[in-house]
Amino acid sequence: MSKTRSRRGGGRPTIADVARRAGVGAITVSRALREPGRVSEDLRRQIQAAVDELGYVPDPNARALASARAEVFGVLVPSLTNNVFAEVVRGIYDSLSDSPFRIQLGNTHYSGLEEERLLQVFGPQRPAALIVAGIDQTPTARRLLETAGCPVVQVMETGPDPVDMLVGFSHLEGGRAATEHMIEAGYRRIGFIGARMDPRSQRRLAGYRTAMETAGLFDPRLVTTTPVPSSVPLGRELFRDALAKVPTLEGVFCNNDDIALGVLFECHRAAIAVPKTIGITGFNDLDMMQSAFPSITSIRTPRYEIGRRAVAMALAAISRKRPEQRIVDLGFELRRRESTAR
Amino acid sequence: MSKTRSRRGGGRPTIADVARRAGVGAITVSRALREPGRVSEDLRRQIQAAVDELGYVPDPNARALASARAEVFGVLVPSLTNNVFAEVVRGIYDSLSDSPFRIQLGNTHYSGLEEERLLQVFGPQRPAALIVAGIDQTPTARRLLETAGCPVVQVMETGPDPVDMLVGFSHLEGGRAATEHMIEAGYRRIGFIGARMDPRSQRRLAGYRTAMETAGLFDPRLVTTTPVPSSVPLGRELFRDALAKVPTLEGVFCNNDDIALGVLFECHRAAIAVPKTIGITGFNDLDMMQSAFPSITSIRTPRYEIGRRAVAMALAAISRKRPEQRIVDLGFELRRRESTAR
DNA sequence: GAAGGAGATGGTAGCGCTACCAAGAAACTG
DNA sequence: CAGTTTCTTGGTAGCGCTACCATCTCCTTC
Repeated sequence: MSKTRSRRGGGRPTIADVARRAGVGAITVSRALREPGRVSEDLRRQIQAAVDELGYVPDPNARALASARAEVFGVLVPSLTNNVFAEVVRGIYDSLSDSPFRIQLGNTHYSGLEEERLLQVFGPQRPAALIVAGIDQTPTARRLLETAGCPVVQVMETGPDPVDMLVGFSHLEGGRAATEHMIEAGYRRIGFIGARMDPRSQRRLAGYRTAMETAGLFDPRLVTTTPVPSSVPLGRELFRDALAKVPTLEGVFCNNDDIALGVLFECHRAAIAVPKTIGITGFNDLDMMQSAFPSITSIRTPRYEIGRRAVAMALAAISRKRPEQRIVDLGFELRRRESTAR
Repeated sequence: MSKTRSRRGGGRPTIADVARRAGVGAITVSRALREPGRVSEDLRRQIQAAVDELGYVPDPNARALASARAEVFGVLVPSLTNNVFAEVVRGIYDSLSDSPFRIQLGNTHYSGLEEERLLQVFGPQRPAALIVAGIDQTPTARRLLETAGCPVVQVMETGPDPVDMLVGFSHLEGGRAATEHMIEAGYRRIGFIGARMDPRSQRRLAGYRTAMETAGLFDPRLVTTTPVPSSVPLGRELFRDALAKVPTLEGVFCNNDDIALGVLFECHRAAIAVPKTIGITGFNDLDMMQSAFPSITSIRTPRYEIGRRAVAMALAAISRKRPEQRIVDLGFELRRRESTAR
């Protein structure tokens, strides 16, 4: 019908339709929608009425092209099924649900190369911000982050030298605190059981080692690790291995709660008394740890809060009010429970 | 330097730069990249060389605007932390990782209204396909799906009347199979324990009820449910409630594995023998069920496979080869374990 | 060998929006 | 009250790409 309208587009109203209807210029409609403060009360109302009548919704693709900036947060995590990252992601989602920002989530599978690839995919889209897990990017990935031209928040860890901003906690200190707690509780031959052994697990191991060495208790045979992805069944297996290696084992600090739960089940099956014969400490404090029988000591980590804080920092940076603190340490908390109450 | 180049854009090479360098028209570059078969071998090589030299990457936003179609899959799930959906999402990601498609994941929080809102956000972006969990959309959400102008795959369930395509399994049959198994194992006063009670849980309950009624065993007091989100601690609580209501309880079919695990832990704590005094059956068969002590009977659901299949169907529809089957039932599998071996 | 068809390439004209600049009106300055 | 600043509004010119149509070759076909 009308001259140019809706040839290729799906016939949805455009900003020009709204402008015509409201009797203003297209640019004024654009402004009324994005910076209402810069348009007079009168026109704003008129424009809003036209928008409502037509059911106008701005085209995000056209917006992104014209402004060279998409209203998208790129989020990169190593795993989607690992509850730990799921919680971080949930924090991110909850913080962004009232904003215009959409979320594009990438799964790196704990691979630096895959992380690079995803950054190469995300970059050309010109996201408003990037949130990535960890601080151990490959040099290439780090360069991609530095040149992304948007705020970048690394999450889950602390460290001295973030690409841009950083929020998390110290896995090394967490590992140390867990181990020291077990030593204080009277355990001596304390093993470390770890699966996957990504950089964060490595740091927990380093914390364990520091604590054990300080107490003069370290023995490499106490350490049992595997690159295999973590799971409850694997926890059982690794504990059997650990026990076979060191039959006098008195306790284990586990890489994470899945492994700890596997250890607990294996103890039940082998009729090993917990905490008397074997003490168990987990990491992350999933909610099942307090329900287990016996309940399992763990390090509570602020996963959801990390997600929220990361978004808050990114949002601040986007609005050019960079947060005073570029590095935020949210800490962790030792939850003492029955599994280490000797 | 050059006339028009990189005023607003970040100075990245554009398709025109590539065309100039390769000595061809811009449109030919576009074609060489998207439909290599339609460009002669010679030019294709020339163009590829120019692309490599310049490090050209197409701008996805410009592409989306010009073609009125974004290379994005919209995915809507009710929860990000629930392992069940995490597995579906993982299947989707793994199937899409080698494709040009990006993924935009929305979290509906089990809310129909939130689902509508997200569809309203996703729609204007003109995604290549939409994957949504469940078949219980509000009328508005359903209309949004029907008018999205792209393939739509509903997942997790079966049913007669999908918006477009559907892949999943029958929760009702799953609930029935679980209950029948317990009846066959010799349990009589079998309770149902359910949290959240979303539509899928309701159908599992319906399956339980059918089986119990058929066997002449149904009693409304055996059913314990709550709208509260599911968790292991909640499983313990609900089991205590159920037992208080019906002290002669012989077994429970749980809504899901978290609840089942909570029940198991409560049995341990209360020194109730499993499976002798109480039998337990879960739903979904998370990997910890086989490791638990005693191991827990559960209904294995094809979550990862559902994600993969959904993508396969969507991809087929995108390339205009709609799959022969619009509705795919992937079934489930009863895993008999110690917790019901009376 | 003329007519018709298939394949390869390019030009033009947008997709729907916003950056940039300009211009007029209103408010302020000394 | 001329000169300057601030506020409001609009026009123009793209952002980087692809749909559509036109053109030109090179085969077929009878």
